[in-house]
Amino acid sequence: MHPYRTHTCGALGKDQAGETVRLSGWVFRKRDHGSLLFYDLRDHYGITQVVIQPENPLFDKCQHLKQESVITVTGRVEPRSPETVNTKLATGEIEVIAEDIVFESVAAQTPLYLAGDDEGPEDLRLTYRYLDLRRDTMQRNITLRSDIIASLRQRMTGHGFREFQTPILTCSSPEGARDYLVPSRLHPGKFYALPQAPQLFKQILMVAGFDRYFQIAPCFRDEDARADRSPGEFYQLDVEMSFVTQEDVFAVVEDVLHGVFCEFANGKRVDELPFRRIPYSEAMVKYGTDKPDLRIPIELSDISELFRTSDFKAFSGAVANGAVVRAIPVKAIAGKPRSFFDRLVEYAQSIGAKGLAYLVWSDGAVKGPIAKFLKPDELEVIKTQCGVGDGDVVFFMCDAPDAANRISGDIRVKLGRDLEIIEQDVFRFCWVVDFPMFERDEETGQIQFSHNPFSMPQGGLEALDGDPLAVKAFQYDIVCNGTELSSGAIRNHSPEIMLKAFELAGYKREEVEEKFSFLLNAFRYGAPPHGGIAPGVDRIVMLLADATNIREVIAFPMNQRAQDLMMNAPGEVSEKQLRELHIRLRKPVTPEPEAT
RNA sequence: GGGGGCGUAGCUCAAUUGGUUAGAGUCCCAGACUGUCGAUCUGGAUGUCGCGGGUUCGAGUCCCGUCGCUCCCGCCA
Repeated sequence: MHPYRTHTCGALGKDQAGETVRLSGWVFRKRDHGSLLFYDLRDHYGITQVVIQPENPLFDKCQHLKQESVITVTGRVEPRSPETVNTKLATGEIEVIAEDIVFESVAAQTPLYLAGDDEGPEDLRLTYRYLDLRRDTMQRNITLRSDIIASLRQRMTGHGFREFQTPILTCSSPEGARDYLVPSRLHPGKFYALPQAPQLFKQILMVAGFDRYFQIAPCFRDEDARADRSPGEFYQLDVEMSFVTQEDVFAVVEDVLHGVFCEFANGKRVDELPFRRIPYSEAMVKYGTDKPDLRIPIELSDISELFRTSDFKAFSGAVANGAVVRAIPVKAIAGKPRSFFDRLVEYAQSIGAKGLAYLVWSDGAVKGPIAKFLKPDELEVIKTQCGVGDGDVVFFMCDAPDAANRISGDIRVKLGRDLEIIEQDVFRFCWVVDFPMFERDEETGQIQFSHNPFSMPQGGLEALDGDPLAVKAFQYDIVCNGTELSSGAIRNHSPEIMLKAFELAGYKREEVEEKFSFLLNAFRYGAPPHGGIAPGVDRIVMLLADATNIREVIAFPMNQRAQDLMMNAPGEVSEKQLRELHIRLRKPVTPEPEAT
């Protein structure tokens, strides 16, 4: 017999009744009846009830054994009597009567209690991650992650892609996020950087003629965390293709993502293919954001022109000064109490709105604070444009375009949540396309890249001769349920167009030639038109695991302050190590207490 | 860098308007119990109220500072 197990803890049933088996696992729950002792023995695969009878010489020791100890049990599989069958357990029709028990690893009192619902404080969970990961939900999340990644790989190779490795030690890139730096021992004063993404390497692989690249790629960015953004490192399904249009990229990514979401949706619905395409400018008006949650059945619209000529001076004056008005129509809430509207106005103000007007269609009349300023035909236009009728409400907010979008988008999401009208059990996807190539910096007034400087401007070189702010890029995002899964682009493979684009963003020719010399050079020896995308693996797993926090789908995440509480990273290093790296520390000076 | 929330027993949380010896569940310990399955019953132990200062006759509660965690803004080409 195998020294540890003949079966796993999820494997036994009536078929094995009468057999002598061996199981190994953790002591999960104990039920001590004084003269009869039950263990729930747990391993990765399941739970089996072990019965320890008073005749067993190890009975006393088993009574006092701590939960989470690891034991090996040898015993006979007994069918349970009908009244003692546990239908909640896959192995609930049988139990194992312990004959011999080996105490492989006796556990001390655990700082986390694993047999209950409480997860405990997150810093304890992260410090004792090996305990926390034993929980069923964490086992499921982490195995789901593994299964999703395996499926992604299979689907990508099925589309003719090959997986490549690219360097982890590379050099700092002048654009983008803050880098993680690694000092060089052989080159005093010089540093490697961890890649923020394998962006340039994958483009070089296209120049090298490999045609279709993918990688489950680790990416490192030294930026602050969010609930859906782990500090330090994260993984992307990094994809690049040669001789493709935007639609070719979409076709592959749609097939892979749709496939993987259907495979792991666990009963939830997934949008049919093809996914909706929404131009950036339309998304900003209809949803107030470039990552719309399409599960919320509210569509905003621009109603500035109507208010420009209206008698409502607060709005018409603002519109004359460049402000816009957004209408937020909501079905069937005319009957909500006054307090509902007051609270929403309060919320709007708390996120920076100057106010929030509204009209209520009720009992054939139009009511609300601004109704008296609007003529009947104006009300009719609003009613038609917003598609509302009796019982419905339209909110209005007026501000500069950026603020109006942001605030009305936030209100849309808040209404969705508060009214509980967000569709459940569905994954709603869309592509957001036609991002602007450039934007104006609010403070300096400078033209700058709004997203990726290496994207191809639509219209090519000619388009760059006109108004830069009117230039769109072959730049796209894929969004699921309000989560941005990925950005991608058709790349700019022409040195001439690239130099021109950078020039518009205020970079001198020589500067660009110097910073990106290898890329420009590569493009000067025959570069295929190419493009790609890089969906975030952690976020895909998060959506499919129905997790609200990205740390729930990462085995060993760092906390919000970018510390690994289990490993104690980042940690100090010895003076010898520093000397080898030619580094002298320059710690922040702690202010001395003031003399009195 | 900025803003919000939280911080009371190992864990989850309570403590009235500032007022007696800071409570409950759970965990833990001891005892009882041969059919439980988050076993049950009885008893017991457990506190730097995050830390420092201030106001007050009196502070877990109010004020100031600080630390930690978390969510958000900035940031994330």
